[in-house]
Amino acid sequence: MTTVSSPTKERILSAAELLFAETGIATTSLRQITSRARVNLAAVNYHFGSKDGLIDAVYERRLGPVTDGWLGNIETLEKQYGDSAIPVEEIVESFVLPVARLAADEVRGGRIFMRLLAQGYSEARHYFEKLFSSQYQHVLDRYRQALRHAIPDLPSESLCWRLQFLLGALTQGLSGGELLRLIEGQADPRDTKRAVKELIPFLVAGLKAPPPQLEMTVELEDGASPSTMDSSVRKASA
Amino acid sequence: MTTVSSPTKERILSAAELLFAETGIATTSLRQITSRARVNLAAVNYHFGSKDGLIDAVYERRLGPVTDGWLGNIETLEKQYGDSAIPVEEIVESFVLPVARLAADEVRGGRIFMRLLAQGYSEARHYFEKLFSSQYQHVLDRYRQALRHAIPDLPSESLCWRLQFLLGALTQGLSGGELLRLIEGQADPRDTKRAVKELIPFLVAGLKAPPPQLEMTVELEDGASPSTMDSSVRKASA
DNA sequence: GTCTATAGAGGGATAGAC
DNA sequence: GTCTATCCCTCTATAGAC
Repeated sequence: MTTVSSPTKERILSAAELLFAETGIATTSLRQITSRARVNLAAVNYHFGSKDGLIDAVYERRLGPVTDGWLGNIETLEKQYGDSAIPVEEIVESFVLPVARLAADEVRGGRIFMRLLAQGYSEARHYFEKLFSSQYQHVLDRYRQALRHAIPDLPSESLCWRLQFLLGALTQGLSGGELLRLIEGQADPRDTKRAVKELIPFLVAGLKAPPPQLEMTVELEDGASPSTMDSSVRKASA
Repeated sequence: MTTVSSPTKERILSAAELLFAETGIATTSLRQITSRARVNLAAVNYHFGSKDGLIDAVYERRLGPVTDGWLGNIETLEKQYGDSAIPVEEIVESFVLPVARLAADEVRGGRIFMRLLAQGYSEARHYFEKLFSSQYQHVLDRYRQALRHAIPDLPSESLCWRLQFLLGALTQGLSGGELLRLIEGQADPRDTKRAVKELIPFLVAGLKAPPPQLEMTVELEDGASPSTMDSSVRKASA
């Protein structure tokens, strides 16, 4: 490994990231990548060994800083608050910002990569599982502990669910999604700063919400005719 | 078109759905599909015209009932409440349930399809855009109007953002996600009824959250050293 | 480190018999 | 409606010259 990555390597990474995000990983060929990067076809295999090696490298380049940001933020908060609970707002903010910074970084990939991230679970699962078990699990767990402390009345199982919802809303919200445009809003999905401002109160309120009424009944079997109204959730104390 | 779809057609659809969800659409070959469906290779082109035709059909089969459920539910609520505002809980519930019913339907695809849905934005974008503009846009808009009426203090632009967050949390939460397992919880990601019970209070609280403080400053440029704490969100009234 | 040329595998689609 | 056989294409990866 050289001290400074060769320009060729960077060109390939950026071109790959862009094309992956635009049309998917599997459908993007090395020919497309090298041609857009104005680099020779064989360079990919020389620098990354294989297409899989390239995919790994694309993710690695962007996710490193996010993990670093998460880890640094949560440690700072832990030290700052000692044994007292960290406010939920602070926790959420410190979690959202490193991701938002990535999404906002137009020069180095930005929102393009967020879309890759959103689809990553399916297309680069191997890489994600490896990465998660080695790094993210620890970091996520510290955030979970902090939230457990901050919202003591919430059962820890519910907290797990809410963390998952949070991740879904976060990736969707920062991906500059097609979705928002289709909702026909006046909102500009590319405005990352606005996305952060909108995300934080939404997530904080969701996390602080009263725990679910587990006694309630949810009917999901489609026994009734399709025209029947979904009156199938009934409170236990009705 | 026959009154009852041929068994071959159904076999192909189910095999395709499964394989698409497991390994992605682009990487799944027609040979894999037809061999799993125990059907001849040429049958795909006979029944669906092309691989693209098959992809469309896979989505169509599952999404039809969801749209019908959404439309039926919102119309029932509109009639029921007349000119007065529908409670947010009712709106959310009536939106979540048709999707949950799909996710819970193990026999006819179930969660497998939810994963397809989650990745759909990237891999089947053409189909999604077509479908959205023709059907979903109208339905989503009625939900948006109902929420606007139910939460009059929320700026309509914020509502658009929150709808997007809602969709992200919903798909992530009902996909039986890998994520939840990695958070190392006691939660069972496959428990759709539980997911619904957890989703509703989370989403309702998020929607009802106070509007964002738009005056606050969000710093996303990474000027500072990486070790600096993210104290970059500052309230205007500090 | 970069290039050309090509091997070798696997893909989607179709023609034509049954 | 189903099947076989095959066409033609694009892909990844590599060997070997420079």
